Formats: sequence, structure tokens, C-alpha cells
Amino acid sequence: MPESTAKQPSRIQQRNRRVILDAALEVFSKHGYRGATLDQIAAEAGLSKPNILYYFNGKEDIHVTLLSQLMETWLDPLVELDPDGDPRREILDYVERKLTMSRELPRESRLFANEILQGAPRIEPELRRHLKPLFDEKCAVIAGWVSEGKLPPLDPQHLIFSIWATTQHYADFEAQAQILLGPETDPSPRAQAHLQAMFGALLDLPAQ
Amino acid sequence: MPESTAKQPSRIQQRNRRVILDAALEVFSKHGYRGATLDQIAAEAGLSKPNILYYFNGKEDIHVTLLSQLMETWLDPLVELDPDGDPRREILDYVERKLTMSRELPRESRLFANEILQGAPRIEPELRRHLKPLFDEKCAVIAGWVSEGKLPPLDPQHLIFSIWATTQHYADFEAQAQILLGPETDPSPRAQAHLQAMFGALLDLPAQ
DNA sequence: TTGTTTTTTTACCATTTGGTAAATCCACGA
DNA sequence: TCGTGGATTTACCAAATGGTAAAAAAACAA
Repeated sequence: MPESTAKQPSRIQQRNRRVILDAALEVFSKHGYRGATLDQIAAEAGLSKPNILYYFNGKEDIHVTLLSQLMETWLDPLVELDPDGDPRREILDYVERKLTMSRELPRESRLFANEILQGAPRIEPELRRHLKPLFDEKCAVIAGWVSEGKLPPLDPQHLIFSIWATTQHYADFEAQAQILLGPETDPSPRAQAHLQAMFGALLDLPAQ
Repeated sequence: MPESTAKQPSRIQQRNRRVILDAALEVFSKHGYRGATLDQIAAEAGLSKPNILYYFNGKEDIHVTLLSQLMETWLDPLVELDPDGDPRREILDYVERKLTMSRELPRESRLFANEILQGAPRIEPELRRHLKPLFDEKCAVIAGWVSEGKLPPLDPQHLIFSIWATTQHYADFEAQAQILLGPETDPSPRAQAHLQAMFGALLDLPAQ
């Protein structure tokens, strides 16, 4: 068994862990935690089920590993929001980065949405440890901009919620969007224009 | 077995079907389709598993019945959007109705979100039959308002997506909001204020 | 009350599923 | 080449789960 204390995971271990996690992302994001089976993940990875359990301690271990690895990527666009930048530019750029991430990493978005929908049973500690402090920090930054008069009066917490909701919507509710817009069209360009207009309008409101 | 062709379902049948559907809503919305078990639903309903299968043809039958019944309620706020009303007032009222629904029917919102996340395998026909025509109709109404100069140039489809995303977010991502805002506070009043400000700003943009 | 229909329970079953033990295979360094 | 440890497969298992058959109980009409 590959020990967690082992200094150097072998070439094979690195590759197979990566293959398994990618397969698991595919399956978990499509069917949710309970809906996914080890057999599906094994098939997707091109490995046998016992072989998968050779690399991970169980189904939950795979899931938690995925979520933990995802967390960093997921928070990255918000980390980049620069307190010293131009407030309006910073927020609109953040919207754009989030929308891009939603388009390029839809499986990750759905994995995350699934977990939160179920009440975040497995990722809650990570959220408290990483998301909460970052959220509070960036809310304070935005609140600072507001009190400096650089932004109109707005609610930082709910502004961020709205950015998350609108951008992730395109990944999480893709099935609905495809039914309503047709499967051919890529909604991204118009989504981008709409969101820039909407959040731009909010940020351009007259100061209090 | 209760026949679908039976003219009058008995008192007991009406009551038990209602009890079962309510229990199923509780369980399905919390765990998703695969994550829910008939035993959980039976326990929640206070009935035995075989008794539940006396009233429904199977797990999927319960789920589809729930989704079908939900569809009408779900579309209602959009149905009420009045083509002859004041555009700005109509849309902002729609936002408010959707947010209220998200607060009062969070289980329904999560049931719906779960289904869409999985690719809408069981509700897709309903969406094409009921949601799509309504969506197209109301998009045309909004587009009409825009071309009449009653609204600034905006994208009706993506405006509606944004309304759905932001309002349903409070039900679907409640677990995350509780972690970030604390479990005590009801986010609704501030959410309401924020969304009215945001969509109000978009609708108040100077005409083209 | 009695006979009939509806409702509920008891006792199962087959399949799925997460997981394990042990044998086998294989890469690789001495 | 050979031996050793890591990697993989084969053959399972126990529990969970959706579902069924048939008997028992309850409700109801006469």
C-alpha cells in the first residue's frame, strides 16, 4: 500500500492517482456522491475496482480528496481581487474570471454545487477554514471601498453571492440552459456581456 | 391497488399520497434522487415501505410525480409577469416573488436544482413542454419592452437566468450562506434589498 | 352481522455496491 | 538472472436497497 508518509510516490502512483481523481470528478459531478459508484469510477479510469481501493482508502476518501484539491482552484479568482486596484475594475474582472472558470471547469462547479446542496457534509471544515476567512477579508475590502466613496452603497456579502450565483449558474444549470437556448449556441459571450452590464450598472450607481 | 382510472380516490388514498409526497420531498431534496432511499421516505412518512409501494409504482414514480406537481408552482411567479404592466415594476416584482418562493419553498428549490444538476434526466420533457414556451413568451415580452424604449437594451434570456440564479441561490446554497453569514441571521431582508438595487440599476440604465 | 373490498403488514428476494483477502503479475535493482 | 517489493487481478462477502407475494387487518356496504 502506498504510505502517506512515503517520501516519493512512484511514477505509477502519481499517474494512477491523477487518472482516478479525474475519472471520479467526471462521475461525481454527473451523478453526485451517492449516485456515483466505484464501478463507474473504475470503468472511467480504466482500472479495476480493487485497484482503485489500492490507491484510496474508500469512496469518501476520493471525494474528500477531490473537494480539497478543488478548493484552492475555486478560491483563486477571489484571491486575485486586489485591494489596491480600481474598485470597479477589480470587481468586474472578478466576475469575468468566475464566468471563465464556470465555462472551463463545469465539472468542478457541479461537484461543488452537489456538495453544497446536500448540506456540505464533507466539505464544511474546508469551507470554514479557507472560504470563510477569504470571504470576510474581501467583504471588508469592498466595504472599505464603499466607505471611501469609491463605490456606491452596496452589500458586499450579497454582491459576492450574486456573482457566485450568476456565474456558476451557467455550469450548474447547463442542462436547463441547453433546453431553453438550444444545444448549439455557446451562451458565454452573451452571458459575459449581460453580467458586465448588470454588475457594471450596480457599481455605477450614484454614491450615497 | 388504486387504479389511475378510478373516479374517486378514497379519503385514505388522498391523505396517504399527500403524506408520502411530502416525506419524499423532504428526503429527495436533502439527499438527491440516488441518495434517497425508500426506507427513509417510509420512515419520514410514518408508513411501511411496502405500503408506500402500494400507493406508487416505485421510487421513480414518486420522484416524477413530485417534479410534475412542482412545475406548476415553480412557473407561477413568471406566469404572473404582466405584458401590460409597467416594465420596471413587473420585473422587480418578479424578482421579489422568486425570492419569496426561494425562502418559503427551499425544499422544492433544492429538489429542482438536484434534478437539473444531474442533467434533468426525469424532468426534461416537462421542461420542454411547460418551461420552454413560457420562457420564450416572457423573453419576447421583455424584448418588446426594450424595442419600445421602455427598458434599456438588455438581454432578456440572460436577465431571467440571472434572476433565477440569484434568487434560488439562497435556497440551493443555504449551507454555504449559513457558514459565511452565521446560522442565526435570516439573509432575506438584505438579499431582497440587494437584488432590488442590482436589478433596479440594470433596468434604470440610460436607453440606447 | 356478514361478505367484500381496500389497506397494511410480514416475510422474503435479487441486485447492487462498497469493500477485503489472497494469489498473481510485473518492474526493477543487485 | 534472480529476488523483492510494488501493482493488479481474481474471487469473494456483508450490508443496503428496490421491489414482490401473500397473508392479515381494517373499512365498508348490505
